[in-house]
Amino acid sequence: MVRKTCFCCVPEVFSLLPEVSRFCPFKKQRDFLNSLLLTPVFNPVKQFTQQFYIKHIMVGQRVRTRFAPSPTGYLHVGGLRTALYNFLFAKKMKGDFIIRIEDTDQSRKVADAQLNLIRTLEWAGIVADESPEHGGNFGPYVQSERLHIYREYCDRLLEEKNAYYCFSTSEELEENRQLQMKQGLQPKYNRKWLPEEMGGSMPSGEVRRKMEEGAPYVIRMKVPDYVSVWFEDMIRGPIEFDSSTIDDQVLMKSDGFPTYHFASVIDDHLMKFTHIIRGEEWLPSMPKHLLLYEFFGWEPPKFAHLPLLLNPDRSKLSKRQGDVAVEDYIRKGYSCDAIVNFVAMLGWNEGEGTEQEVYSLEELIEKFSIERVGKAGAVFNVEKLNWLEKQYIKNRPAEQIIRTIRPLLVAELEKQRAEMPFDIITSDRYLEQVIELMRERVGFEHEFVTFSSYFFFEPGTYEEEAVKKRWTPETNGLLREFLSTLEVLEPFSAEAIEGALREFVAPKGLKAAALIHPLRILVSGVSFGPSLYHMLEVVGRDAVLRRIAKGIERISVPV
RNA sequence: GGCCCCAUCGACUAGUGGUUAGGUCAUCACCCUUUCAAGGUGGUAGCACGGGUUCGAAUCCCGUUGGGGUCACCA
Repeated sequence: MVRKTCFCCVPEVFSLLPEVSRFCPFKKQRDFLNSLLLTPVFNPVKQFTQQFYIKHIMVGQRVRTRFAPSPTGYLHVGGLRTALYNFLFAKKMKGDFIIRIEDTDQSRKVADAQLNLIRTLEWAGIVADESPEHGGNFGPYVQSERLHIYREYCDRLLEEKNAYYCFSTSEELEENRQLQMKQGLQPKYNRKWLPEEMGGSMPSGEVRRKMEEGAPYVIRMKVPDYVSVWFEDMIRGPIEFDSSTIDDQVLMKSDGFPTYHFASVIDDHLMKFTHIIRGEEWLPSMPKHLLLYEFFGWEPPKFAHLPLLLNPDRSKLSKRQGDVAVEDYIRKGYSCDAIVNFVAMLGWNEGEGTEQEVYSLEELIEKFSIERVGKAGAVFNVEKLNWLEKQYIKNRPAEQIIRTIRPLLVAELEKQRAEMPFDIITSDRYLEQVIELMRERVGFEHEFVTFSSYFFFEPGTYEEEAVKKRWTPETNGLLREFLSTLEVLEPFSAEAIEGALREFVAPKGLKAAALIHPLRILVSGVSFGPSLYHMLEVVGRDAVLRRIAKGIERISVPV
């Protein structure tokens, strides 16, 4: 006997159609509903399609989404994306985004993780409307502070015979699991403690006896046999499960804490979330959650299961194959703009022929739609992230860059003696010039200091290969001669320097390159960098003359 | 192994029955150029396979293959 149940059906009310259409967040569906309004059709096929669309819409209800991490350490980039999509969806719909902390595993709890998680999200611009830090009307937002609530609802399940006590020990269960695996069966609880009155084989007296003994126990949900459970995923469409493949999930652990499955269903309901957007790894436990909603007689929220973020080898993104913590990327110097933009594009795109690649958070909110989220997993490709970071650096206002690099420079100046006056090289005017010369040549903001060190410090060494390539026996003589030209050059500007150099070189029948490359090497220490003339102008006459003179002393060429 | 999900260039993707299969990153070549970048132009490169449905399939259906997820008193 198979009972078909759809747990996600909103009662379809034809008269609501105009209303539904007006509130519908999805353009395509709105259009579809409007077309239905214009040409009412009642054939079964159309009705089915219409139900499909209505199921995705909550009429007149304020959208509430959540991100529910467990405080076990850092924020995973996959977590960031899940949080971001929840946030974007909520904000797009003028609703609320909430953070809830799932700390029901006390052994894995890490001290500062909660605050760190929330701070990191805020770094990315994802600010919660309600959270343990911000408060709200549906608190507490930390599951370990809601234990009495879970207990209460668990008692209800026990009473209504949808859950039962289980005294099997971990060893017993493990043994059972091994045996089943060896037989090629799906590991599943053998229902040893399912009481007689619930269709099991354990006499209720035995349960009572164990109880009185004070034996440790867990509480399991009784999954009905032969039930087909299905729902509409907002991203994937209809998905169906057979209850016979579902285990009698533990709801309450022996330490009195609920499991994820139980706590999250209770909280998602009590906190009135309308849409649950989470990772695809939760898809297999969907039937357990749906069954719980049915046990309680609650209408489930809409669900969307996001595709996974992948390693280059297409397995689930993991620590072993690179950085997964958002903090790692922050430490490396990635900006929130690039990270958020990048992560948003892994699995979502605007569609409709757009070729835009760079989006601000505001733009993402404006343009995001859950229906445009793809189904297939996406490889986290650092090269594209790097490119995005460069795009942002190219376009970021200089004053904003100055705010982040000045502290780095000052710290560097404490370690290393500057060649030029502190006040000058840390001034807005000076830094701005450095930024404009270097912004198309750096990959990260901190490289304005490290890659551009010759704007602040005398080069300590000269690139050996470059010296070998660019020096001839005449070079030092030419430099010495040109030095005196630079000494009196007025003004000491890029334009004037270029003019002087070309004038200097032409009568000698030499190419400008004969002097250009050696000059660059003496002044910067390296063979690459911005426009030579502009660089000389910014570094300034004093330092340039000093560096050239010193360089000539230091570089000796075999004649 | 059971269950579930997924499948367009190396990567991210556009594409919803008729396109020379488009864009971005990466890559290659050329141009620009004092170097390195940036920029410009162009190129290489893709519908996993097999059956249907259809006048016509990347697109719809079925199967195969491949990949992934999940099967805890972790989330």
